[in-house]
Amino acid sequence: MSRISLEEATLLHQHACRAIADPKRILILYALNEEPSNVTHLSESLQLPQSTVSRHLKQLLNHDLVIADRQGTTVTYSLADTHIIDALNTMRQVVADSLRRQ
Amino acid sequence: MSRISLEEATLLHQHACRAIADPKRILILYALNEEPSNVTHLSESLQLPQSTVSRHLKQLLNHDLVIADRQGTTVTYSLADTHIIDALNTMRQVVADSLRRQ
DNA sequence: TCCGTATATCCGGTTATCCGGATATATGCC
DNA sequence: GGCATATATCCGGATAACCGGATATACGGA
Repeated sequence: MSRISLEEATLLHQHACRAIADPKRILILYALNEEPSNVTHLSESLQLPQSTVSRHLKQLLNHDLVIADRQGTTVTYSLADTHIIDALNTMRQVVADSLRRQ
Repeated sequence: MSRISLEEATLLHQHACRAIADPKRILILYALNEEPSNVTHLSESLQLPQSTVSRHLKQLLNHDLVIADRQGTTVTYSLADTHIIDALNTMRQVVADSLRRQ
């Protein structure tokens, strides 16, 4: 789990890194970690336009970071793998340490 | 370490997520995890143009993910915090699991 | 001071990303 | 079918990111 090829780096970027490279998507991932939710609810609780939330969820879905479960008219989204939060938390720690060091 | 505000999400994005949102920078981070190195050496071993490597290192430096140590004409870059590799490895695992699941 | 090596920056051009209001589609109920 | 709710997509436009050859700068040694 140490060396990495350009191919695998590209894969990693395509599937995960690119997906978390937006503050609003980070916000959505943490919200879904609290509890599964749907577009309307997320839109209200995060104070973001509905189309924006839907678009971001689509990206997260395409990258397999979330899963969608349709029940009637509402679609409940939830994390596909909570380990993504572990990765984000590790980065939070890195950032926090870095800021404290200054 | 669970809830997060838009402000902190933005901070996290600015400092870490944006920095790793490029395959070549991921490659560079893993290379530096193997051993500290300089622009020329990285440029050769990763088969990337010198200006490209220098530009990416500058971004990583600005985001405090690497540190620079100038000795004469050469500048040795190394990871500021190896935990960033932990975060990347966690994401590799998430991606690998996701691909395997399909 | 002149030269060589190492690094950083400039340049323009291309491509990708994000936005959010407006509109279209999907589903359930009466 | 007609309505209401929930979600997805369309749209034009603004911004940001990346590229790599060419050039400039920094430094040490002769």
